[in-house]
Amino acid sequence: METQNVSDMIEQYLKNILQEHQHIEIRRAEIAQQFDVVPSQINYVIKTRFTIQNGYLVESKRGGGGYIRIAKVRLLEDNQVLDLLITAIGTTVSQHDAIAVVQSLFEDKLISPREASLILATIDKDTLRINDTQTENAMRARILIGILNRLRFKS
Amino acid sequence: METQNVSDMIEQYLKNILQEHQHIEIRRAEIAQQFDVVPSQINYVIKTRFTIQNGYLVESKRGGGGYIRIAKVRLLEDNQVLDLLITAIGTTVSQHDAIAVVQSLFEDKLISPREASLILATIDKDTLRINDTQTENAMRARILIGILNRLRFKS
DNA sequence: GATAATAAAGTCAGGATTAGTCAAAGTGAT
DNA sequence: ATCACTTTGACTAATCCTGACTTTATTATC
Repeated sequence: METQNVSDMIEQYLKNILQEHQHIEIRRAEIAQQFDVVPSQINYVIKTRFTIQNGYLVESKRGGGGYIRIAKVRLLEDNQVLDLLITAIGTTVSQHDAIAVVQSLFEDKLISPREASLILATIDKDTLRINDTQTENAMRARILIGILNRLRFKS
Repeated sequence: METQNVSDMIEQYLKNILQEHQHIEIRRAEIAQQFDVVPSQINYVIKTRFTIQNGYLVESKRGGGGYIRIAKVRLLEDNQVLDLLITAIGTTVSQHDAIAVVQSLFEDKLISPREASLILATIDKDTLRINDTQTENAMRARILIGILNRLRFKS
């Protein structure tokens, strides 16, 4: 048992529920009150512990009837290829290298031809249309990594 | 889903009817009375939930015998609808609206769940991570329109 | 026909109710 | 003493709901 700060406790509480339910819907203020913390700490817990890499999808709505919904998705067991690619990409990637990544995904049968085509459209130089090459490559890296993280999902 | 404010209920009511009918024609005052809200809330519901991004076309008439007509359309069914959508997106689109478009494409079976997931990753605010909202929305618009054009020609 | 009365729907701004962001302060392990 | 992580709260943003006012179309009256 590690030291239990409040964030850990909130994390556990939510994950316990998620073991029996595919998704939960909470009202931020209620959970905050339940654990006697300020509402924004719930955001902190979600940001740090319910990430997409860990297989959690979060959506929310403000205003009357607002909520935060957390869903657990199943992840592929063997995602070593994806991890390697994500590491290789880092924070910046040229269009040339990005195309190579998509190509290898295709060859490994991780994506269909149609999906490859879609991905190529989004990371294309003409789509991004950013003047500064540095900024363009950083943006491309974020998009590509976002996609790779989605590929961890089991269908 | 489970969360229920009145706007959600009105939305659901209308969409239920639209599942069985191509279009519906309502009298604003009647629906308002039915749900015990002021008439202008019907406009609010329509403006926020029955947009072209959601795959709906709305027309109306004032004065005696006035009405509001809502029709469900398929985004890529004909170029007219697609043009409307592209015009609505223009050069800038919020994450909220972009999600609605992807959702519509999915409902029309133009993209698979997996493709939807990948597209959502690319237009996600946390993926793009651009400080300036205007710039972010412009980038999102380019990506989304790139995808729409690809779907138009290749599906 | 022209005008007035009536019958719709549309717009907009404001108050209420939620969640999100961000930076600063606090805490604890090394 | 430092560094990463946690906690806080002031400020921001989105969404819902309302009502006063506006616009448009039809119907009645002269």
